[in-house]
Amino acid sequence: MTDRSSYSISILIVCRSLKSMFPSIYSPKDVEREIAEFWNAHQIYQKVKSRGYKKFFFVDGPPYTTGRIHLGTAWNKVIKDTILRYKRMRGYRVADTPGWDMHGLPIEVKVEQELGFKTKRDIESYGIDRFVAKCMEYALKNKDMMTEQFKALGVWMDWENPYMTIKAEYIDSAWWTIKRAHEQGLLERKLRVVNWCPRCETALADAEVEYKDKEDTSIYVKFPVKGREDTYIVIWTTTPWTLPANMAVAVHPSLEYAKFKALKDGKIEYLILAKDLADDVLRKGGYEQWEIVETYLGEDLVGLEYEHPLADEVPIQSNWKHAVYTADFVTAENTGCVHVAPGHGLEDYELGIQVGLEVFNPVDDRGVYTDKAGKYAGLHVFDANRVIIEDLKRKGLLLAEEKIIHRYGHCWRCKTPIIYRATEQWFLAVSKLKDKMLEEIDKVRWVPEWAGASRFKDWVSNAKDWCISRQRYWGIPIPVWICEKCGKWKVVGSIKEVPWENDLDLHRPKIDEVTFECECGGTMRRVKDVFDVWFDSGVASWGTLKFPFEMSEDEFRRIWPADFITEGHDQTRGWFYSQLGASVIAFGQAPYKTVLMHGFTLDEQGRKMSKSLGNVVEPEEVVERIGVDGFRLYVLSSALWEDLRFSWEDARNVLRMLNIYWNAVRFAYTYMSLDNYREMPLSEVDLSVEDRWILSRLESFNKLAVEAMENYHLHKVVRAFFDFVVEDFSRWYIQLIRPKVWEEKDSPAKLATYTTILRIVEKTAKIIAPFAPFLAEWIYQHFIKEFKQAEESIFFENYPEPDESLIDEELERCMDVVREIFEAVSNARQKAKRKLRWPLRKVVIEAKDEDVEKAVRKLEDIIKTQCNVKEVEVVKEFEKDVVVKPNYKALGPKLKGRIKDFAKFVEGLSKDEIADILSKGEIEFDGMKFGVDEALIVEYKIPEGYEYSEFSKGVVYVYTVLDEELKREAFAREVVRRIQEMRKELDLNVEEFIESVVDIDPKLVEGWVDYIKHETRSVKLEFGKPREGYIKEWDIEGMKVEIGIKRAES
RNA sequence: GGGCCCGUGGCUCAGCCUGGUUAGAGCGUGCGCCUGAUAAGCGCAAGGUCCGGGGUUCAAAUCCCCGCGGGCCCA
Repeated sequence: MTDRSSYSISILIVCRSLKSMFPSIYSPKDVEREIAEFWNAHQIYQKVKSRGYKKFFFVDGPPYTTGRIHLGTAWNKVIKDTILRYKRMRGYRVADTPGWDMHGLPIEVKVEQELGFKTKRDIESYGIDRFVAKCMEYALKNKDMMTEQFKALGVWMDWENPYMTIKAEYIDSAWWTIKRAHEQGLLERKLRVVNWCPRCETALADAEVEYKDKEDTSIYVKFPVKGREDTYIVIWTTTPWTLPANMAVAVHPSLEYAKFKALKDGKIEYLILAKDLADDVLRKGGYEQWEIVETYLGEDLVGLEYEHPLADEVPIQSNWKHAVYTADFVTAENTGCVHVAPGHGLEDYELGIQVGLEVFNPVDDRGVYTDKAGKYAGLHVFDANRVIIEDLKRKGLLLAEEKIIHRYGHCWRCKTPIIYRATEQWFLAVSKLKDKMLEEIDKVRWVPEWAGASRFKDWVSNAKDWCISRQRYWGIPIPVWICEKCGKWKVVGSIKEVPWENDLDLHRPKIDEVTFECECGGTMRRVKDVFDVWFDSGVASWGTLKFPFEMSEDEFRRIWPADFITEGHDQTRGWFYSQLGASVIAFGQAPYKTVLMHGFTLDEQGRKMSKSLGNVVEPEEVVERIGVDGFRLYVLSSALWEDLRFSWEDARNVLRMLNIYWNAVRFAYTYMSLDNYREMPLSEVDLSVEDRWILSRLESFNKLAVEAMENYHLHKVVRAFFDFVVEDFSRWYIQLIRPKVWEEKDSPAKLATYTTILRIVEKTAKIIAPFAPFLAEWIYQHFIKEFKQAEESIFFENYPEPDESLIDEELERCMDVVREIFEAVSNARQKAKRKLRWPLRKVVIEAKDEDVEKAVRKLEDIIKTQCNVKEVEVVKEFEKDVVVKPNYKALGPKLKGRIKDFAKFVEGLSKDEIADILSKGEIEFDGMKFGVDEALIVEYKIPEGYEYSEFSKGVVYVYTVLDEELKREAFAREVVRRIQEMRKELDLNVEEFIESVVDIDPKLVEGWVDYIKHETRSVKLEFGKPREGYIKEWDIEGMKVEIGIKRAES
């Protein structure tokens, strides 16, 4: 048998030499740098990529290449990477092509800013070719920068071969899709009212409109009724600039209207408006009094003609007749009479088409009135508001005006308020596909479920035809050529049909030079428009496969649709939608099988992160402080579909917990490597009860992890991991097995422990590997490989499957009880001021539950050592002293004078008699019976010397009296601790021997001298006043004690 | 006006789907402990009308309804 003290020297020497191999402090930076280099040098990603035998088709939602990534983008890619790594470890061959969204207004606007441009005219005089080349350059530059950022987050995707929306083969996919739409009659060109950005001078899709509060002037206007003096229809609008295009007034057919006789400034007017809304409106108009002259239903007003209020200013208006129509969209708000301008409103347009109104739009691309607007020609519509209001006022047609704040649409890129304009645009007839789309949504698995079932369905049910044309430059050109002579269309479904040499050739303006000859002999020219950029990403699931440009239909059908996609909840109306629409057109089915919807990143107060608020947190900043693994675990630790409120405190806490993991593994490493441990099968070692317990916990954790992963509940894995590592492994198991690692070399118990630990470290590392790849790989390389045959990389391993035969729920429950007992004992000790260092005689556990007895029987030794008590006892009922007193208040009035006798009787009761009375619940006295509650006040008294504390399944009673024997042991421990503290202060090497002098009466530690010498590595221990070496005075439990130590002479 | 989500100690969040003994963590605060994982670690305590109000039920943080507050999306 090896002597521990000599053995410990060798340990310490070895420890020092191991320092470089397993540093004492977890430094994420060092770990991550080392592992990144290892992966690079050994081409681990490339090797992992070629493994796997089951297909997993993931499609990356392409980020815009407009700048550096932010917290949300980082979170998004980390989620993806974690899922992909997991799937790889499950044997899947994963499609991991990253995507880049490189077209569209986002980039045009940025480049315009760089070049200092304000309007489209600037671009055209600069030259479309140069502008487009700039856009491409900008997009590529950002793509490269963002790629580096993603790589730094440990994201394993095929960065060398991404899909890019600007590439020829990708454009091919888009063109092919449009051709499919055309073949099914779903591609339409029509005059429609669209969202229009007057700055970008282009149509916008609904998805590109951002709503935010805006202050506007709302006005009540009197439209003169034709042929009747002083009679008016009253309308309300927030967009005075649309009045020049007014064509009609709409009322609700079944709403009640009335003609009011109203007096103002001594003048009488007749006003027609909704009956119940009139009071409010007329008051605003400053009328002194009014009364109803006549009432009608809305439908009665149909056909009533009026004069256009600005007929003088806009002469063309006198060409048309203006009248009242009914419409269901009218609500009982404002005046109940709605001004209708078919050229400037969606519903207005529809009504106009229905009843045959002129779709009059006197506003050009820039938002400036054309000559048709008469007096207003050349004015910008937003500037015209004021002028028009003044004109109405002058003409006496303005009834009232007020400021309101309402939600108004703005261009998503340049934030300019949008206007509605009737223009010719290209549409995909989504409205015809709505039912099919809703049907397909049901077939998709949504995480969380409500993402699809509720939120997405709501959006799709409200969807209108998708306007896919943009009057811009940087985008996929719409592949439609129209004959100048006969108007025939040619929809080109493949880039192979046009000449091109490079990607730029397929963009404007080069592509505009391509013409075809029509059957009629005329020349076919391309429409100038480019695609809505949402259409680009809509075709991603086949664009990424280069279908149909490179991939055959057979192969495509084997892979497609996507097994999995994930994006933020803003993509409900974005990418989830554009993909579904494009895919139902192209293939009649949804392009994805599972969709995981995640949240937004917000600051700690739940606000959006924005530069103006100054609350932006950069991913790099977080990584700098807590490492990549820490960052990943932090963002993956809260429910994915909820918004993530970033908190530095929580982020740092993740690092703290990783550090506990590190320390625990390092602790094991020190001893296991010293003992040259090599892996042994579990079946060949003699597992102790704590080994069996932690293994059971490990397998339970493993089971939970796999279930959670399959449900994409990543946060549950992270939480369970920390819970297991911190609570079970570090705080409990390692405490329990500490003494064992000091046993002699081949102690079977120690081997069992090592075998257990190896299994724990291996499984935890593998389970967490997709989340914290660097740390997991590091532990694999430095720990696992040290003790067993292993693969080149942890990512060549399979994700661990739980071994349920090792799960022992009863044992887990018992250990829970023991931990509770330990806590309760600690609590009682604290109350009694008995620190853990002091041994106590016994603890009595009063059990309310049979589990407690079971637990104590099984795990008694653990309780004894951890609680530092000599004896553990379980009882059904702890024997308390019961004290009963007469209840004078209740019995006094009944017994009157005899109460004194009763008191004597009670006083004279023996313990047994009291117990008997209490169990019966009644007391007999002098022939009378009373209930115990009535007659007695019962008090329990814990016997002298005990302190108690409750836990969920009982109460612990700790006997806190220290007898002489315990005191000597306690005192010895106190001395040891002081000497060790002094050794540290002297900066002694831990293996060095010392000589000690302690100024106490040796009787205080009688029987413990050898113990003190052994623990403090003292070759000599004397009692008396120390004279040389390092001397320090201590206070041990109120006693002044001088201790002196010095190096032993060798 | 409509849809969806959220509302749990000072702060950040679990738990809710599948109702069940005393609602859990972490941070922060206070008081201690440990000292052969140690520029770490651990324990205990205080602190909660589970947004409010109804309902279902033997039993509601949990299920249902009505409000209130916040967010996102739409009109």
